[in-house]
Amino acid sequence: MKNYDFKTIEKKWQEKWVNEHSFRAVDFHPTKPKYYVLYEFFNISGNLHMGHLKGTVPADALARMKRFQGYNVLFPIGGDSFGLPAENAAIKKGINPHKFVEDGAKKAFDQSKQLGLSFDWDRTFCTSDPNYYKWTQWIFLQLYKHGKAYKKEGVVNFCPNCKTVLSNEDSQGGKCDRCGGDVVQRKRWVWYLKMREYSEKLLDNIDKIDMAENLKEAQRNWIGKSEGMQVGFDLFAESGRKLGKVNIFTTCIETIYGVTFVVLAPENDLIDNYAGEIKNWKEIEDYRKKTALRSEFDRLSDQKVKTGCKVEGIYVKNPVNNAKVPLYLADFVLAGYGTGAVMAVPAHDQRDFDFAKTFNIPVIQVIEGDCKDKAVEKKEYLSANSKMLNSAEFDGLPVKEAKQKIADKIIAMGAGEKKINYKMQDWPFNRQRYWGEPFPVVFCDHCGTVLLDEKDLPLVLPETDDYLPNEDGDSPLSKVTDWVNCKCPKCGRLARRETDTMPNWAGSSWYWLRYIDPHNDKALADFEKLKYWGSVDCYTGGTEHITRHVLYAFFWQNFLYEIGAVPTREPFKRKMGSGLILDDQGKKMSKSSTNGVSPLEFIDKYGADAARLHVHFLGGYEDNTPWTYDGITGITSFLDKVWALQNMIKGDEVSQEHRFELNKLVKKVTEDLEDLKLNTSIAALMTFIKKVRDDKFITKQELRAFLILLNPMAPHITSEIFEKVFGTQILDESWPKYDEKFLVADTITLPIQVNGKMTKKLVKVAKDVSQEQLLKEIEKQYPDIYNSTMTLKKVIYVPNRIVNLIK
RNA sequence: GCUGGUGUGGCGGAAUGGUAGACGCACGGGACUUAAAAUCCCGAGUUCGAAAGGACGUGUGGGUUCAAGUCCCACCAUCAGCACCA
Repeated sequence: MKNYDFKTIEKKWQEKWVNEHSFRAVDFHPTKPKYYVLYEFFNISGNLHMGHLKGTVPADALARMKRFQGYNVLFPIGGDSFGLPAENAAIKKGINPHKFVEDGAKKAFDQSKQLGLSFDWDRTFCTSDPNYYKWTQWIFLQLYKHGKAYKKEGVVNFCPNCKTVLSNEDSQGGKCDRCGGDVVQRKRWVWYLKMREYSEKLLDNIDKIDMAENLKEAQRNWIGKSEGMQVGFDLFAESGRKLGKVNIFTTCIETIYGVTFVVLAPENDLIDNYAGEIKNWKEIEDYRKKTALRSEFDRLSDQKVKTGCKVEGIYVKNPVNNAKVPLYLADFVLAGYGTGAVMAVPAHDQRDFDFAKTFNIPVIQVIEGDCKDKAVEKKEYLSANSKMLNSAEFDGLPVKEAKQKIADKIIAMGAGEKKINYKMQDWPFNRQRYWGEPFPVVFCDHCGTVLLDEKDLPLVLPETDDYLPNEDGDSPLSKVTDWVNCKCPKCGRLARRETDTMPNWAGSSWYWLRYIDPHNDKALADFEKLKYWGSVDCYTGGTEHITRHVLYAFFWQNFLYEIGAVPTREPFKRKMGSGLILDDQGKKMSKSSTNGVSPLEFIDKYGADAARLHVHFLGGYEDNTPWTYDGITGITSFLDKVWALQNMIKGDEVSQEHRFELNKLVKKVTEDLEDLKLNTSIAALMTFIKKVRDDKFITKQELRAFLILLNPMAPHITSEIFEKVFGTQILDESWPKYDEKFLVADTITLPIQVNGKMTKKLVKVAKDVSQEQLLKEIEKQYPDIYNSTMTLKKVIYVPNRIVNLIK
């Protein structure tokens, strides 16, 4: 027998799989049930990295197992290509982004083939393909037509370096997700998608999906649902003339008698109508200018130092007691959350307390506790259920009861109502960039905002060689004047196209639907096919997109469902978040890591099967695992032993000696692969091979089962051995089954406990032995532990597991 | 600060409430070899003991149970997400 020559063998099978379209999914398969496995598509950049080896292989293993189990499996791949890498290559090296994407996608797909990934190669596409983004644009048209897209001047996160608008999701921590620079707040005309309307539906999606709790929490946290009250504080001129109303949002209505000031976000334009009444308008304008220039990062980092500006000349009244309350602007109040205005209760909110100290505002305590040096906050007084003070008729009531009663009173007065707020904002949906989907929208002086007709899609991105935004931060498309200037689709007069493009998240917000019918030019996908394939059964990929991509995906699928474009509301039934490969610093492995290793280098050295097994033997799918080549010899020697099984065949049917071990193995691998636990599957396969080698033989049927069980993880070597031994193709086989009655060995070595303590004594008995028989056996072997002259208080006997003698 | 996760040998990591440390690496001993590599066999939680055997062991302290790494309570450490969200 020749040694296992992975280079030749792996290449042979990879070519065969591609040439024969071995993993093509069949629409409307007459007999097989469907199973849809999805791996997050590749961000088209450079070579695949270790993260891909970690992320893709378990999905591939699941897909391969499901095929053996008789499912019609859809396991597709594509490219997220309207991204930063292509754009940067264009800007920095003058590479045409189309060319960059074409090369990058080819590279990613070729490298996937070298890993032996069983993707359906007939369904690939990239988000920058016009035939794909035609439908991304189509979805935008639907969003607009259904009132879910609107353009307005808003205060947005803006990156001065990238000269573009960012969503909250893209500017977490006040840093630009694209370049890492500081984000500032700027007023701009922005396309928004009404994602906030979908908050409850998204929360519902989160409840239904099968996903790790920490990821669900991250998403819920992001949506940030909070229940409280909205209360109106009437606004007066110094003369006492009523001007209007300031609505505030609070979750602590019980503290309303302690309000000593009200604060508006600097961007809140409510008071602009009363500029004439305000005595320090100039000061207010200065303050507004100052805060606008402060970066988001500054605002977050100086949380202790409160800045603000009193509004002189007008005041508000507390509805519960008509107390006169001064009004301030301060940037600790966010324009985008709630009403952009808060009632401040320094005694019971630390931020208000800090602000009150800085501006010498009085403090009124309304709940028991010591608030001399700090506020007594909600958490503290609610857990103690403290009593009310200085709150008129509510004095002396426990705070929980008072909360309810004060709310009732305010509602009865008509001064306020119960209200639910969400942190999640509408999605700012435009970027001032070249490399993205153009909006199918023109602006006409006569007709206003006009949509392109669906039959005129795709609106193709024009060619240019100037990929930079201009100084005002307008998109590079604005410089392509013969594209910008167009005819209004409605009146035919001269009009201008929208020159911003969609964010790179647009294309990834519906791509799993397109795999179902990637070449359809009549619809985003055929409705019957969508019905057939349904929701993705298992979606794998990184966890870094959990508050962006996955929430956007929920949003779009919900919308498409509501307009009847797709048959299901839930895009994914189950989401598994791939852990990271860590470098020697304990950080995510990257090319700059001191021990950064590329999967190609690994494959070249040890082969794809070894690479697949090694990375997944290091740890579970959702765990971060430190990278090391240590232990690779364990994997290569395992594969050598697998190869050597060909020479150990003796007999045909499953042998008496291996029946129990094999049944156990089938159960273990079947269950573990379903959970993407490749590490324990591999361990079980190693244990079995040890047994076989001890016994120096394996039967044909045992080998058949073993190869099929290993195939999802090491597809090349198993395909080769199978073909050599059986003369047929392993892919035509079906998954081995186990029999419950063989899951317990015929002879059990039972541990004995005395009074709940392990004795380290073991007794050999037949499977399912009776308690009576067992005690006789113990007496025979260990008369000092038990003999019939002893009286036992109790015997706890768990058949085939343990016996505990209580003396 | 809030929320969620995780704490097990020298290392990566296993354990439906039932023999803790599977499987693998590294390590020690042996076989083969002129030698090395490769391969194969054996050993191995810590500790006392020549051995038989004993004691102690899953971050810490309590609890539930015949039995706890696993369940409950409190605390500590660590990782991650969010964070002036009213």
